[in-house]
Amino acid sequence: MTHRSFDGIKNLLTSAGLRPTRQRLVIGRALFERGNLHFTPEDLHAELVNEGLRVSLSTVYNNLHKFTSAGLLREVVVESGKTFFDSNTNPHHHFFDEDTGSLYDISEDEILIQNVPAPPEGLLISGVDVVVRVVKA
Amino acid sequence: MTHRSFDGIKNLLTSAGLRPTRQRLVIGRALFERGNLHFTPEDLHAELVNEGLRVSLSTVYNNLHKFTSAGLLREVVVESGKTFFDSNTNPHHHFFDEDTGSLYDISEDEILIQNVPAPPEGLLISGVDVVVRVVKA
DNA sequence: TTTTTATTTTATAACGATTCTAAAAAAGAT
DNA sequence: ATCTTTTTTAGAATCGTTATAAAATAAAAA
Repeated sequence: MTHRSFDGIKNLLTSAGLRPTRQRLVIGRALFERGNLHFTPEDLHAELVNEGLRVSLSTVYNNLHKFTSAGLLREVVVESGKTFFDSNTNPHHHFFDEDTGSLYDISEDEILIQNVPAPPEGLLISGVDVVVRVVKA
Repeated sequence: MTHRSFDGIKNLLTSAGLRPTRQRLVIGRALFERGNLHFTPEDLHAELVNEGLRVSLSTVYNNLHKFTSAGLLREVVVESGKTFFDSNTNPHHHFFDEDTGSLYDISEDEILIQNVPAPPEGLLISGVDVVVRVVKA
């Protein structure tokens, strides 16, 4: 999964039904050629610009959402007012450092969740998110 | 807990170290004289104004945060871009209806969470939030 | 190729939620 | 009552995000 080649990214996009534009390749490489990443759109944009790669903030936003719809990314809600994305789409959970805003993965089998009650009438469970909030000791 | 008298609200505020101003009493009554409530600041403000009670939106924001610091309220993060508060401060979890934005309580003993791993070095767990996302069946 | 059509990117404006500001009002203390 | 501190308020400012509509690019057709 991690450390895909450039062509790998191109294929990834194409098979997700996304045209492999220059900007999408740039974003895709930043996300999938490294390890699992947690980031905000602004973080990512700043990083790309910093590396001299030209992409607008709008394009970053647009494509993070497209990547998400395509199942290549996942959104993580830990703080209101800021959107985090996670390049690990496998089911798993998170530690969230309230002081720094950092996220750390907790693999799904590390934590045990049982007896999730049946949802209210007419509703269906679409996901279970666990956020373990942590602060400086 | 629920259905406190007006004097009860006054005491609640006073013992939390908050001056029982007219606005705080109005907010306090709205939150603690009814059952457990999930709401956004804008929701609450609209409701109060609708009942003919005069409070500014700023004051609602200010006081929801003061109530939260004082331990009378709890913030629930389920969606980025909107803050939800919960008048139930006992540890418990939530169903979140992604279509309507409604929250439903899941009592702490209904759901079972085990094997929460130790947090990263130097950090301390401050809370564990479980959000069960639901959609129309 | 060149042309045509559809999609994407971009700068910029607009937006909604929230926080800030600083002046007026209210609360509590003297 | 008077003074001091806290609170409220309207309005401006800010932040993250989304919308707009024109220019650029990509893919398809000729």
